[in-house]
Amino acid sequence: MSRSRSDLIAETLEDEILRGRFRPGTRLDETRLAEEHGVSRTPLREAFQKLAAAGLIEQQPRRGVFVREVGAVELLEMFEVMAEIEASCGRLAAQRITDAALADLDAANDRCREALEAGESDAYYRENEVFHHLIYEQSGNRFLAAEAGRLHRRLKPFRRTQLHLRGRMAQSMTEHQAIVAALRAGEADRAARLLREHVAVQGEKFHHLMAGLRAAE
Amino acid sequence: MSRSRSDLIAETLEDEILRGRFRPGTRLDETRLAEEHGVSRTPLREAFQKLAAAGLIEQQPRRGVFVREVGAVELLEMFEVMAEIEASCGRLAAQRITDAALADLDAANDRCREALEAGESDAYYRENEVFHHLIYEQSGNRFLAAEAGRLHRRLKPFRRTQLHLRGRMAQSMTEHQAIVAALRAGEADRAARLLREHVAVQGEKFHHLMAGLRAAE
DNA sequence: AAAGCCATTCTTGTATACGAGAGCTTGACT
DNA sequence: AGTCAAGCTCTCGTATACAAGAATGGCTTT
Repeated sequence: MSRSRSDLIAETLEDEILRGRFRPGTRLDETRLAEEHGVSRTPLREAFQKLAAAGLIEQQPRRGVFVREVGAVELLEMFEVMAEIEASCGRLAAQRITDAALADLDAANDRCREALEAGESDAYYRENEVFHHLIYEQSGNRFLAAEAGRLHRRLKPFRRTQLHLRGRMAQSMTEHQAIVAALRAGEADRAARLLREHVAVQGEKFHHLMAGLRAAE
Repeated sequence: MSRSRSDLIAETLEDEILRGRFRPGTRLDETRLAEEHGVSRTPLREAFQKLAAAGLIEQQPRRGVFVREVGAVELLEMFEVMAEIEASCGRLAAQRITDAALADLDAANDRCREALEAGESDAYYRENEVFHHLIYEQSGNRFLAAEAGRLHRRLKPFRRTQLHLRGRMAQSMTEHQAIVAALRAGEADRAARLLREHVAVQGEKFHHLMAGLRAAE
């Protein structure tokens, strides 16, 4: 499997969409983006196909492509699925995790604590990601890990907003420790439940955030 | 969301791949397929992008596209994920399912029994699908249901081969009934566990089948 | 006779040209 | 003055042309 030209364009575009350069609902101009990337419309349209398949854009025939608006309902659904998938990763990881990976999880958690005490929320966020990706991989199921990674990435922009909510980081830390304990003990059901709740909180926090925004309008 | 030309071609191709017209590893000739569908190479290449995103084909730059070979390991991983996703659907459905849907599940199960007694494995297979798709929908999470449907479809060709294994249909029937009972009682954990085991059996059966084939070589 | 190299040919990747449909603007009519 | 319609323009969808890379076959050499 190798990377072609349109793959690179698709990745760049995906990044730009997730990073917020293109607001949801805006139209992506083929011609403009083509000359921006120094190519013709053809490879750009191929990149569009990929983004459409990933659910990031919507192609309206004879109208153009638009950055997809993900409604609140769909977003909550995605958070719910994320919770379920992470729970599955935890369930499988509890049966398969290596000692080395357990040590890695501890280390990531330690770095989380350091970042928390230093008040560096960016570093915290980064180590938090490491923690979760480790669990994905330790599920011992590459297909599942890939699926988890994809959805995680998709939710990234929305998760970021609510990590700064009051007291969330400290609570998240203790949850991480409980999860590692369950994994170390090999208790599949408990690891799954803890992870499900840990991630579901993000969905709930997001829900509250949404409600607050709506009320403020 | 509307259907464009290349969407139709992609669907046709996907069907043909899953149905086995194109063996894994074979190269898909752009020019040949283009004139077969009465179009130029452009819309065909767009269809390829979609199939590649769905993981059905592999694009090797400057070499062409090939029907992906799904190895035994990846296949088992996919079955495992299917079991986890269905478990998730069951967990959520137990909390949200409607009485009407419970009745539909009973009805599907009855038709399963009839097919079983009549020895019509095709009809059994069809009603089995109805049963599972009902549970996907009753998760009350359209995103999850879509994901489940996609993977279900992907595994279809491989599931079909092992349904005919000795005694599987009868056992599957009783499992279905237990699942409906758990859903009706609103016991989320039990519904999840039963569905996980119910689907995991398919993976195991498939594993045995593979081992048997390998031994016979 | 076998192996390696070169050339030819086939196929992919990209650019471009052309047709068609959707939206917008302008003008006319009520 | 407002609204509706018709024509125009702009963009998308598709075909086609062209360039570059890969594979294959034949020829030469050891």
